[in-house]
Amino acid sequence: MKSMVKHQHEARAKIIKAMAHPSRLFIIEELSKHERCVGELTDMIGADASTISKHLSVLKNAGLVADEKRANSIYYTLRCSCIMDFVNCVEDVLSANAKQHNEILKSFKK
Amino acid sequence: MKSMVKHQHEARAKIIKAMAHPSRLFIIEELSKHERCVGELTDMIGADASTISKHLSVLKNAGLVADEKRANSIYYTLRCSCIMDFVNCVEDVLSANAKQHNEILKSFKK
DNA sequence: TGGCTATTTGGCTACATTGCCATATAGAAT
DNA sequence: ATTCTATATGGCAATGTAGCCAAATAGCCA
Repeated sequence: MKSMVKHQHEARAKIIKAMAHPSRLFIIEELSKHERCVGELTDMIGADASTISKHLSVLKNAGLVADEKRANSIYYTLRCSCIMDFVNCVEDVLSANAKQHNEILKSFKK
Repeated sequence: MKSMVKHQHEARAKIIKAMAHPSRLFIIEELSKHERCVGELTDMIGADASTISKHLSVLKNAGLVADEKRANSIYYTLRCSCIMDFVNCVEDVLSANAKQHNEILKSFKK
């Protein structure tokens, strides 16, 4: 693979990898509705605050979220709303999988 | 986090994780243009055939690709074309990152 | 100043992923 | 039947990731 193309795929993979975790997906989805501070997300997810903070820093590093300090807290927002379209696409894959799964089950019953 | 919601995010993360690797992204992009067999992809990527075979099985397990045996080879195809829209979205994030990066550089020069 | 509150960082352990090699399997060709 | 070709699998070492706890930091408030 030519090195420029390789580099391009590495850059993309880095961003996708940042999304590839249940808690981070939850955060992305939540931020697509609301800005939220670390404490709020921590309560919603129910993990250690340090864990959530690290997840947020992964998302921030990938350029997926931005943060803004205000009063006592740091508020996070989603930087790119097209991300949610993608989540819908993933949902399509899931339902295609479920459908296929069902058909396989049916074919066993026959 | 309620367990149903949690489960939903786990299912989504599994699919996204399957995409989160440079070679697998390359494969997805290639299959969006063409069906391809393992040997072709191996040549293009330049890794061990066993490595590519494992990448393909990750993608297949996630339901992202389908395979079909024909003549001497196994041909892989992309199961869900919306995946490529997503890659475009990731590209948007990357260019937003690059833009911001540039602005930071500019502000240092001042 | 000194204590609060919110968030981040470091350290550690447990676990998962990657990629190569060697080997197994499956089907086609002779 | 044997050999050849394409693909998959098992095993292993190296590396990366997740999550907790403890400790550091940063800004607000008496």
